[in-house]
Amino acid sequence: MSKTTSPVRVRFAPSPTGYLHVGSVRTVIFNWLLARHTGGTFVWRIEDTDRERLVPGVIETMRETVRWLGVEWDEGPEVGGPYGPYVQSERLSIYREHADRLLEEGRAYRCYCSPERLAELRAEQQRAGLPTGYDRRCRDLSDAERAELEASGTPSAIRFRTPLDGTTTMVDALRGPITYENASLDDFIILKSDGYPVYHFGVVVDDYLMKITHVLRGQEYLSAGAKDILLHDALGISPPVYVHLPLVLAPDRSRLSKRHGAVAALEFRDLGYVPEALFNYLALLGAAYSGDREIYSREELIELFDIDRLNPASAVFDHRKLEWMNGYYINHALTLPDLADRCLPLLRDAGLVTDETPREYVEQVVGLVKDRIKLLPEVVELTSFFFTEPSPAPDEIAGRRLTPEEALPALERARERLEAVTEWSDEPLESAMRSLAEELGMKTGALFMSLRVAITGRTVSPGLFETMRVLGRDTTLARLSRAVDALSGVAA
RNA sequence: GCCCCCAUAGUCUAGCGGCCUAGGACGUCACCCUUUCAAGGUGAAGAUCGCGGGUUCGAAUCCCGCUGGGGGUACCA
Repeated sequence: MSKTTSPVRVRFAPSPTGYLHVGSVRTVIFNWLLARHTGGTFVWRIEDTDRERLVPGVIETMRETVRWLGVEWDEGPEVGGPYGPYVQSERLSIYREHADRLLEEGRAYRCYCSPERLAELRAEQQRAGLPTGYDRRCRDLSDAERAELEASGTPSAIRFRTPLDGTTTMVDALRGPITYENASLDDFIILKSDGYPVYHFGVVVDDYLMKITHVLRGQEYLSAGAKDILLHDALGISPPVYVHLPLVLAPDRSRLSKRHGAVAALEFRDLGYVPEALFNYLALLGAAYSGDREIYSREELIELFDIDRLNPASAVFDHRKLEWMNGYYINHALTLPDLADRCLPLLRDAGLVTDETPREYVEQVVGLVKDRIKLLPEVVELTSFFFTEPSPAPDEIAGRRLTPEEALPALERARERLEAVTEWSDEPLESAMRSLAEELGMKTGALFMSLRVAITGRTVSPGLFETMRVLGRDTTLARLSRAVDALSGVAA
């Protein structure tokens, strides 16, 4: 397979019927990467031709989704462009015009069959175990019959006059030529009775008019690919390069859906995934760029992406790997100020941080826990003791290795020693406590654990001494005093 | 049922006729580091390249069949 070098015009054309699924987002990403890779154009088009399934407001949500991922379209709603309008419901006259032409040329015909008849027909075919499809009742109506139906005001749709025999071949860039028997196709509707185009027709007309060179779309369109080719032939135009992207599957190999957990891209944002990680993960799902690496910056992805890097097989969406990657971005890829910016709203909502909290302090705190954050919201639980006073129970302070009677004098001594430390930084703090443990004849682990619980209220925390350092001398000593008080209440 | 696509470890993949005693990553396990948990480091287990036939001096790589999985079969996209 060859490299794509000249500037492409690609598009993503969602139907405003719901949220953007991660599989759709991956399609967006591949299209966008190809556009950027070749210095081409990424077009956004709204395919709102099914008025019954329209969901108000979702166009805005979709835009929010792709912007969150750092993707912008070059042409489309709002930004405009030379081939607008970019909303199909605003292009009805265009479809009508093309449909009329096919009608005149005998490549299409009016069908007066009612939806009820069609449903009945399908039911019968299914009952008889026959392939379903239109029986072409209106294909060869006489002029008189047609005139009569028109006069009676019977609504009509426009159907494509599919060749009865022969074959049609679509070339898919990942799979090569795919040949379909025309006989297995029926006379599909291109323009509904309400004047709106049906998918394949709208797409072919718009992609042509918008000068789309490459169509990267979901595999679900592959089996009906012959319709696109037939339509191009009838309209006397050349098809674009087709790339049918494999589906995103759930772990049980079924189509990924709500019942498998998060599927809407924005849900991942709300769960605490960073867009860089989701982008990276999705760009790698069903594709590979060098085979020996998983983490790629957006720039590298643009540089390395090409159609021949895509795998034609469906891929299972692995939450665990995404989570690993998210943790990697949080711990290694984002700068500390950046990470702090993303944690701040969460800490604020949790009531841990206010406008008075020094930015510097928040950054230091986040810096101590970032290597164990997998999902952003975890920062709250991980750092709460930096912002609120813990009050561990005496036996928690003593821990599993000490009794309160043993812990009390140890912590009293520890407090004295720490108070005497002149330079409040990691090394002096650590050596002071290590020598204390030795003097007391205690295991460092036992002493450190008591200190940890006394100071953080937890048995799990960042390194003890860096925690003390960031907490500061006063807070650390105050917490130790409280712990000593708590212990003496029991040990006395 | 009919039509279409796909097929390398549990998962994502490298591989495009000899470099493969099949490489990387997630996950799993072990060890190291170590004050806890992570992170990090090292290593291990895990794939008769779905199965069966060909083609070829030689096949994970090409062809055919089978099986399995997925998709489509609407006046939905």
